[in-house]
Order: sequence, then structure tokens, then C-alpha cells
Amino acid sequence: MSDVRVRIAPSPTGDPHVGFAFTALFNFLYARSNGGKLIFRLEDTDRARLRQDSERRLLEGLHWLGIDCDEGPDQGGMHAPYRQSERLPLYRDSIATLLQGRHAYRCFCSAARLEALRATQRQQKQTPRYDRHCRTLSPDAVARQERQGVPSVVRLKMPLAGTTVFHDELRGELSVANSQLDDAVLLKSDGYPVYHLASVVDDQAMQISHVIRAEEWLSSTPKHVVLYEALGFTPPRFLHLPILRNRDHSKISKRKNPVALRLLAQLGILPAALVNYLALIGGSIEHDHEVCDRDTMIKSFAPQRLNLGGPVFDMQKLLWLNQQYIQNMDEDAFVQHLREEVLNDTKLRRIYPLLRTRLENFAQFFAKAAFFFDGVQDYQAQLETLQPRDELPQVLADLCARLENLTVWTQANIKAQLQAVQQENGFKTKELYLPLRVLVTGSKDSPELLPVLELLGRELVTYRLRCFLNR
RNA sequence: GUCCCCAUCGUCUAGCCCGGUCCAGGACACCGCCCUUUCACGGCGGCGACGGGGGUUCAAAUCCCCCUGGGGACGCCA
Repeated sequence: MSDVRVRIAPSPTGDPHVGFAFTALFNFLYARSNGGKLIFRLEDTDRARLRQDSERRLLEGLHWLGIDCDEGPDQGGMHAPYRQSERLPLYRDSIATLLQGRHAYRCFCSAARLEALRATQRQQKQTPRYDRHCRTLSPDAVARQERQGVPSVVRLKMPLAGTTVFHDELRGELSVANSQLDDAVLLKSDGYPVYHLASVVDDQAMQISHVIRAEEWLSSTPKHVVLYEALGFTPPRFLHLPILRNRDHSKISKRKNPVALRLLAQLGILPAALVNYLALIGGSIEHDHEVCDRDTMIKSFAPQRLNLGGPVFDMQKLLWLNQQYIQNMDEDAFVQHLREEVLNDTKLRRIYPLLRTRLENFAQFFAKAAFFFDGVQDYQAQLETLQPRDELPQVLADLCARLENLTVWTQANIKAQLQAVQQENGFKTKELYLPLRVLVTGSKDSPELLPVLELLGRELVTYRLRCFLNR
């Protein structure tokens, strides 16, 4: 039995995407190849950005990928609860300890003041940083403000001099001058902890041995190390994973790639192929065995092999791998997959009302319903015959953004957005609906638009719009 | 702007730690040929990279420094 304990710790703010899958997979492989434990922890300390069914989707995403955790909110464990919103007392205790040990202080600065401060600093080309206005407040002054009910946060009192050194499993010894570090907020005025505090406290409490997370956290690791020490903890080992990129090398985004796991599934990607692909670009498998099953992956897993340059997410190679997997399926698996994932009853029943009046025979089903199944539509020729208005791209970009932010994906809500966009831009109904129909279904001859949009789902609709906008 | 990380074909990478076997190997994509009534699969071949400059050394993709380039962080978001 090993004492390796790693965690997957997403925040429930949206749909699980490939970056999440990449980090999750690496943690999974790390745990399984070392006989360790994998913990799922929900970092739900931001109630403003919290999305209702996000937790469920994250769990579904992991399940789809075949990444099973040993402890988590759905299955429990000896360090329950696994939702940070249910662990508030723990963070308050830590705050009390820090305050008592003078490692932290109360700050009464308003959001407006901080914003103004940052604006000036930016303007003067200085590093935006808290000016430590409240760091030297006298106990009396603090007590007075508290009595008056002025909202406050708790900040970490960073050492002013010296250097913080830590070790990254892939990069070796890293260090940063303490003078570069900010007095970060640890506890928000709503009583919820900020990521830095919550993750440090929980990683300690849950006896996490290795913090494996994306590289965007690398620069805040010194802060965490100071926190660990202020709390009297020994820091875990750190391993920072490169960030996936778009073709232009920017941080991967849904704007430029089909990143949502649900979308990838809709595009017909097998989870095993995705996992294989992520392991491949993550250096997790031996390069001369590109097609690699999970057991081999676990057996030959060698984190040191990981390339530190952020890999470009290459849909073409993913599709090639997917093809390999389909090719290697036996007859039963092939038929079963088609029946359960592609042409399942639920889907057919949803298509039924849209298509039943449009078929002269059942052979036409595949031609007329193809756009429900295929990823990319060949719309070019059809679109040209419509002679769309020049403003169409901007209008559709606007629409796309609106659809993305729609809280609930229903026909009524979609219609409201369509109408708003149409009115604001002075488009006739036909001028908007017809091109939209062609872009989304590949044809003018397709079922009623709103039900189609609803059925296709947000991911696929916005993906197809993006394909047009990025063309 | 400040700090941090990174750097081999268009993309993913092998090689780098322990310098010579590398005029740099594989995969995707692309191009050509073969197979094939077609297309795909498969087979064969082609195109294509050590970012630049200084060192160290008999010898550098490999070690060191500088530059350049790319990325990330700088929120009462994670």
C-alpha cells in the first residue's frame, strides 16, 4: 500500500472540458500506477459563478472517461465532506490560527478602492498589487471598524524580504523573491475562503501527497508554500501540467476548439480514444505504441516523460486515433455502440416529431436526419444561394455569445435571443433564420428550426456557428 | 509593466539527464505510387525540424550564458 493520494479538484462553474480531462487523467494514472488513492473534491467556494448541474456533469464526465475516484461527494470517504462549501468551519479555524499567529490580517478596503488602485498601477505601468493599506492597522482601529460593521476580508501577511523556494516534480527547484508576492485575500467578506486557502487546508486535511494541477497555478505556488508554513504544515509535492493550446498557441478555448466533453461525445469521439489521445500528448505512453490501452498506460506511466511545452490540441490526430479504435472494435462492440450511443431510443424518439411528416420512405431517414449525428455541415453552396447580408457574421457572433450565456437551453429562451438579435440589427426573420438553418443543418430543407436547435443542444449549435465564424 | 515557466518537422513527439552510434527516428496531416471497378482500409515512398548568437569541448540537438520567440500569473475567480 502506498501513501500516494492525489486529487481532482474542479470548480462547478461550467461543463467539463478537455483541460479538465487532461488533468484528471494524469492524476488518475499517477494514482493507479503507484497504488495510491484518487480523491474528487468540489471547489465550490465561489457562489456567484456556481452553476447548478455542474457537479453532476463533472462526475458524468469522469465516468464517461472511465476515471473512477476512490473518495468523493457521491461516494463518501474518510475525509468527508468533499464539497468545500460544506467544510467552512475548517477554513474559519485556519483563519483564526493565522490571525492569532499574525500571519494574516483583516482588510477593510472596499472593492472600489482596490479597483482604483489597480487602475492607477496599471496606468503607471506598475505591477498591480495591494498596497498593504490595512496591514498596519492598529488593533483598536480594527475593532472600531468591525464594530461599525464595515465588511472585511482576511489577507495573508507575506514576508517582505527573503525568497520562497519550492520543488516542482517536473521542473526541479523553483524560487521567487518574496517581494514579488502579494498579500492575497484568504477569506472573502461573504465568509467563504478563496481557492488558495481552501485548497491548502483541504490538501493537508485530506493528506494529499501530490498536488497535480495545471501550470496556470505555478505562479501562485509560492503563496501556497508560505501558507502551508504559516499553518505549520509540510507542503505536499507539486507537479504542474502544461496547458493545452489552440492552433495559434493560445490557451485552449471553446472559441477555437470543440473542448466540451459532451460536444466531443456528440461528435462521435469514443472516450477511450480521447483518453488515449490525451495520454499521448501528455507523454504518458511510450511513443512507439501510440494506440495504447488503459492497463498498458498505467503500467508504463512515467510522469517524467511529460513535455513541458504546452501541446496543441489536434482534432485531426484525435480523429485518427478514434478511427483506430473503431477499426479495432469487434462486431458486438460496434453494434452495441451504435445502438446505445448513436441511434438510441431516446434520441430516435426526440427526432420522431421532427421527421415523421418528412419521410416518403424510411430510406430517407439517414439523409434527412444526418445533421443530428454528424459534426460538421457542408453548408457553403447552400449559403451562397441565400445571398446573406454582409453583417451576418457579426450578427451570428453576437447570437453565438448570447446562446452561450443562456442559463437554460429551451426553445422559448433561444427564441427570445433570436428575436433580440434580429431586432437590434434590423434583420428580417428570413434574413436570420434561413442562414442559421443552413449553417446548423447543412440544408434549407430541414425541420422546424427552434426544436432542432433545442434538440441539437448548446454545444453543437454554437460549435457549428463557430466553424462558420472561424472559417 | 513586473514575476515565473517553456523552446526538435505545420502538429504530437524520440533523442537531451550519462556530449560522438543523429547530414536527427516515429506518428498525424499533406503529396505520389501500389492494391482496388470506385471510395476507404492497407502497403511503399516523398516533403518537412534541432529559433539566433556566443562559449565549453577533439566533438553539442545534447552542457553553460545572452538574445529572441511562445505561454502563464498578477481578482473578495478557480
